[in-house]
Amino acid sequence: MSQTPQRITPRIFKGTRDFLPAAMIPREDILETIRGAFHRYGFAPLQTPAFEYLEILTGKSGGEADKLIYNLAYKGGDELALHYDLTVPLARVVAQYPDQLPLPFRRYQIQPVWRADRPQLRQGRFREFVQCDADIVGVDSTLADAEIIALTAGVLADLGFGSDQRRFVILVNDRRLLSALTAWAGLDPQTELAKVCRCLDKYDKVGRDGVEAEFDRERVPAEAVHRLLRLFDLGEAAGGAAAAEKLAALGRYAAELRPALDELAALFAALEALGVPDERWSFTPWLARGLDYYTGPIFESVLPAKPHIGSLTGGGRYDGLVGRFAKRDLPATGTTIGIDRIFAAMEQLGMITERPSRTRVLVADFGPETRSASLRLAAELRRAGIDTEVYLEEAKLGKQFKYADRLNIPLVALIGPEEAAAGTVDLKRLADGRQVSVAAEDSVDEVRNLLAG
RNA sequence: GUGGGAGUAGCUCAGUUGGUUAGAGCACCUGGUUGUGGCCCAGGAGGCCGUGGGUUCAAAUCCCAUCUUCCACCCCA
Repeated sequence: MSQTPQRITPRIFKGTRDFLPAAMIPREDILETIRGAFHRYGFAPLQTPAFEYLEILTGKSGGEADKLIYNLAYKGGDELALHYDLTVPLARVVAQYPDQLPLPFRRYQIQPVWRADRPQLRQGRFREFVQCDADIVGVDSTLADAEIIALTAGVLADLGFGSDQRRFVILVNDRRLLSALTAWAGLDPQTELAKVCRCLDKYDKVGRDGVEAEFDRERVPAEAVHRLLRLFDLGEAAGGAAAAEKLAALGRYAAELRPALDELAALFAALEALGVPDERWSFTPWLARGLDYYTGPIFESVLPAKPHIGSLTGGGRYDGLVGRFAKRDLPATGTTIGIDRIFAAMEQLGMITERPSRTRVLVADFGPETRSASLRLAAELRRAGIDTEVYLEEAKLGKQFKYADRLNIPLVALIGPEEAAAGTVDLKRLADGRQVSVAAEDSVDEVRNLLAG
């Protein structure tokens, strides 16, 4: 071994992560659950490049998102960037292959995205993270929005979220309602909507007085603020009948809110018919969300017990986005399911069991004389669909057992000189120390038996 | 981008008013046990005390700078 004059410090860029097997295995399980839900709701897979032309990716939501895009150095004169989300690439794809994608197009997409903001681990916020998107393009019916919300509720329930500390709520609102409210308050939605959204959205954090102070700081006229704050008189958010009451109350405020309220009423009715339980969603009229390309219903899911994590999923209707790339505009709605947020939340709620290996059986090695018998056993177990690994060198049995123990491998199979001579296999279950000797031809059955017990 | 903490072994940390050779737990390796893991015992390896400068007879400890990192805000998944 030659001496290295200069060692390179092993490290990774802030906000990026390595997933070692113990964490990667539960992560894979979560992804599998999400993928299963996407399939069950009839979404088709899509993948797009990690980097694209910068001009495709920028300009979606004003300057805010653009600042967070990782630009790549000039390559042959082309300006490129890592994609910031999966929604813009979808809009491009829909515009680029109109003849190959029958509408309505339901697509899901699971890929990393990159954002140049400040990472915060505890909040599940990273510079590289994976988004699981489900979107429906080509339908402007609220039925599509309802499907997205039902899917979200289904995924979170499948992952084990539901009651007590694990309770989740999907907050639902509509940008058209916010716009109508802004107009009703005497402000011009064209110029003031973003500001109104920003202030209202803080309600859950700073309360009614905080929002009022925020409006004051933004120099919104007192008369307008008075009208806007009436939203909070409607009481705490809730789904089902409570949401319907809230719609009715808003309807009494002003007739110009009616169209938006009718849309929401249709959405809520669809949620009920799709079997989304009332306690899983909540009509939250002050929900605004940051991105300003939303044009209709908006939604995000949160864990009341873990407010610092922010939203686990978020989405809404964006009817103007495809039009950036195509002559013909297409309505679209969808959500992002943030697996990294979800993983962080599940970790903090004790829902993750680390697993360093998926192996079910370790076949020990006793040296050259019995090695082929051991390898034949491993091959047979594998043919039977049992995840099996062989120890790859002759070593003390203690060391081999310790290896199995460290990796949480439940069973060790032993074929030493005695077993080889007798044509048997010894199987030991580490959890309870039970060890049995079986004829070689019965080993698969006995392995299954021991793993089941 | 704005504000506040923290940097000592692979990880979590201790280290007294500056004072001999910088420690513990966990993890790792070896042995106790050449056919049996966890528990126990013995031993071993592993440190430019983040980096650079300053004060001092003497700095992990005091001062300055710098880098890194964590937390909160903004925004978001």
